[in-house]
Amino acid sequence: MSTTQGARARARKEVTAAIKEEARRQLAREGAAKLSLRAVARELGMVSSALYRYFPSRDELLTALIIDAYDSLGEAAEQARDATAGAAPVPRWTAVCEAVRGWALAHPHEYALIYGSPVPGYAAPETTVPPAARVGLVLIGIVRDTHERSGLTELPLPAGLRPEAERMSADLAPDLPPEAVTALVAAWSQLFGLVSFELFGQFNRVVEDREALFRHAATRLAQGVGLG
Amino acid sequence: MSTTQGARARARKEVTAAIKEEARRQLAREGAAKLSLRAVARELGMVSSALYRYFPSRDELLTALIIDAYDSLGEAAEQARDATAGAAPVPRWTAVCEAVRGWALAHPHEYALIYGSPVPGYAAPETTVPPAARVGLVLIGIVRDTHERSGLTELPLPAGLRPEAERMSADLAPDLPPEAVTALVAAWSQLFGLVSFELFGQFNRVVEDREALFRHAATRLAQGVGLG
DNA sequence: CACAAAAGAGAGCAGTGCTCTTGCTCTGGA
DNA sequence: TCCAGAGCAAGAGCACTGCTCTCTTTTGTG
Repeated sequence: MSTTQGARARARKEVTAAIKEEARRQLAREGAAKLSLRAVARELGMVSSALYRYFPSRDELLTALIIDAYDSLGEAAEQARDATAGAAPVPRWTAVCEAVRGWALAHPHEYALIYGSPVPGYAAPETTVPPAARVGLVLIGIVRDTHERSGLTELPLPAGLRPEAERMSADLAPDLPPEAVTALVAAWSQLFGLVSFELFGQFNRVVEDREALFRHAATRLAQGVGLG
Repeated sequence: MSTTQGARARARKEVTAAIKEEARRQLAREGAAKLSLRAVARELGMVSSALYRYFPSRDELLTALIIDAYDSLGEAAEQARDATAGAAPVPRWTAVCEAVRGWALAHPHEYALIYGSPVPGYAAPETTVPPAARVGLVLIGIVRDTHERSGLTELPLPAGLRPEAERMSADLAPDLPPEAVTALVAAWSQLFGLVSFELFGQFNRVVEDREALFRHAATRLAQGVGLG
């Protein structure tokens, strides 16, 4: 049973992987909008209808690529975190931020796929949630480490935001002060604002030395969440 | 000359406007990716090829919509600025930020068109630059007013960023200190990071009371650029 | 070995952006 | 006033797309 069923299953896995690989190639070359099932099938020497045995629709294929992209980015962030395990909080934070930026610059179309306009009429299914959370968890982890070891600087929290801050804190990091979690969520989105503006061309004719600006802004974000 | 040429010209203007109007309707309903020239033509009772007399390609039509969207958003920001002419710097700043967010929530697809993933193989032409700059100019204006009237708080500027900061300052606001301009550019992108995360679903299952979080984050951004 | 499940092939449907040719209408100048 | 040329609409057609349906081949298993 294992070998025979395994043979089919293995072949299926291989074809599935080949489809994703070719799709990723096209994605990197032309972008998500021009990703064509027929072109993928053509390149793989199969007919387009055969591809539907593996992915029920173009959106499902895109979902698979989205999950892979989230995982790839998350891994880059985690590597930066692990590579700076002994460092001070702010350098660790900026290292992760720069890893995110570096990954985005290296994979612009995949970045656009996950952090650009959502595909219309397409709702990201549950399965994308855990991979999408990885970068956020890395950032939370750095703040938590700092909180436990050297403590966080004081942060303001308006009264109107307190209920939501406590809700988020309970959800995301019960061991952290609500004001830190709140600042963290904001900084998280702002980090991607910086990256998106650079990648999507909003900095054209405005910022030249994006690297330097980003480094500084990331440092300020770190201070904004209570590090250093 | 005026009436005769005017007749043709007027008809042309009307048809052009009708096309844009219907295109905007479809954009609002289905998103940019599903905007179909044929569907627009169909809805207008004309044949698809006739539409090419007015817009040489789908991209050109999208460009027209992009410019309109930038202008619409810019106008919303300017209105918020003018409506708070006498107010303190921080409330003025947050009012503009909330106007941006409000416009985005009211026009999600148009927002995605201008601040989401750029259409692949499509480079925004020069004509989009001035409309795209309007929100940034509003933010600069508030900082400038504050600088002239009550002064800005001190901001850090690492040595490595100074050349770029002075370049940006000379380009964008020579009357403002380079560190303020630098902080402004970063805050500008971070503002749209907050809005994009909310609009593109990144805050799903994370932030509930987005209004409250945004208000707080916008206030913190104001402080980050030296207001109050 | 026989049979059922899985996979591939091909035709076809409805849609897309865009081009080209064919007419018709309007308009500016002789 | 008349007419050539410009502007415009229409239709056919090309090369695509996602997706479905049917038919055939392959393949693993009782």
